[in-house]
Amino acid sequence: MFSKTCKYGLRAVLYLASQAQEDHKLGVKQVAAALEVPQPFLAKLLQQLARVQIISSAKGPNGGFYLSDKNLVANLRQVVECLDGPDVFSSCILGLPSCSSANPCPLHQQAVAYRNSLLDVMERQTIREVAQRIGAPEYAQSPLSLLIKKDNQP
Amino acid sequence: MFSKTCKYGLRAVLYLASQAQEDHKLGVKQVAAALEVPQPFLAKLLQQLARVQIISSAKGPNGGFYLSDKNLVANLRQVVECLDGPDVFSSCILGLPSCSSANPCPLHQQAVAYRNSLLDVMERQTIREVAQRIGAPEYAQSPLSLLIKKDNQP
DNA sequence: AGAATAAAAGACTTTTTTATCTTTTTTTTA
DNA sequence: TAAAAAAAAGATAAAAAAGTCTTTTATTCT
Repeated sequence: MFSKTCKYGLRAVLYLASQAQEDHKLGVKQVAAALEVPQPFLAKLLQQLARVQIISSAKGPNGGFYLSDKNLVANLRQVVECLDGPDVFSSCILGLPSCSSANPCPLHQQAVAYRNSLLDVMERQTIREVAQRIGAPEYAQSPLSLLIKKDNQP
Repeated sequence: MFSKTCKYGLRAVLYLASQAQEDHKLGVKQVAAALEVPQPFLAKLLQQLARVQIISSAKGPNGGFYLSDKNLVANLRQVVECLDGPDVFSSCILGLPSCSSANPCPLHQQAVAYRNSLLDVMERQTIREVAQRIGAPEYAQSPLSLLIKKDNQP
């Protein structure tokens, strides 16, 4: 589905959204440890996201990454498009470059429904909304929460 | 989404379903030329599909690949699972190994809807049904048809 | 039986993705 | 103002995916 880069990125963004603030930034090291993701790889990817201002960053002591209020009301589609390229949500399921609604492949019609579902997942809710669920009771045992707990309760 | 291998495989299967029969098998060379796909790469992939009997093949003169009646009533999900592995339709959208309905990631609930749409595309219709659409009027200009025409009208 | 045809199988190469390492720049604070 | 902290940037390495080439095996037809 998505590349590893993209999955790491989504997890990191959600982690930052739920754990960091402007006055409590998190370094790559901490995020990488919490999510069990290769640290230098994560660093590069967070820099990509920071460059286009999907997340925020600051250098120096007490520096690190976080999401500003503006960042929090954006959605996950942008994260995906930044890391996996802009075509993930529009390219033909059979990989045909000339496929379009005017010139459909035999799966085109049905693929539209699937694509809308995916867009729905990534676009309908803000990053803040998704991140808030991490702490909710029904998610208490969820993988992301577990990672967070591992980090907070040594 | 799917790997290139898988896209090539889906296109080849649909092409074979619409163009080949038991008494008119098609060689790798012909399929590769029609679909504009690297020939030796396609060969390996068709062999994978033939090994698990998703498609049929015969060696020797007048040999080649085709779909038997039994092959034609199967669906495209099997093609995908053969070429991209069995987890494409079930793995977590964030790549979390421990994610499940009992232990959901914050996107799990919504991801179920998207996954069902995808399964619907790949599973609800038989290969024959999908392949038949290639020749239908509303698909006359579709990419796969164009490729077929290119091959049949030199 | 022998020649030709085409898939099957396996080894190999290239490209892309994933991952790592090193140096530089910026910022903070003592 | 110097030291430390952390992101930014860039070069390098390993692994996986994509693509190619060569040899073997099975089948058909003359």
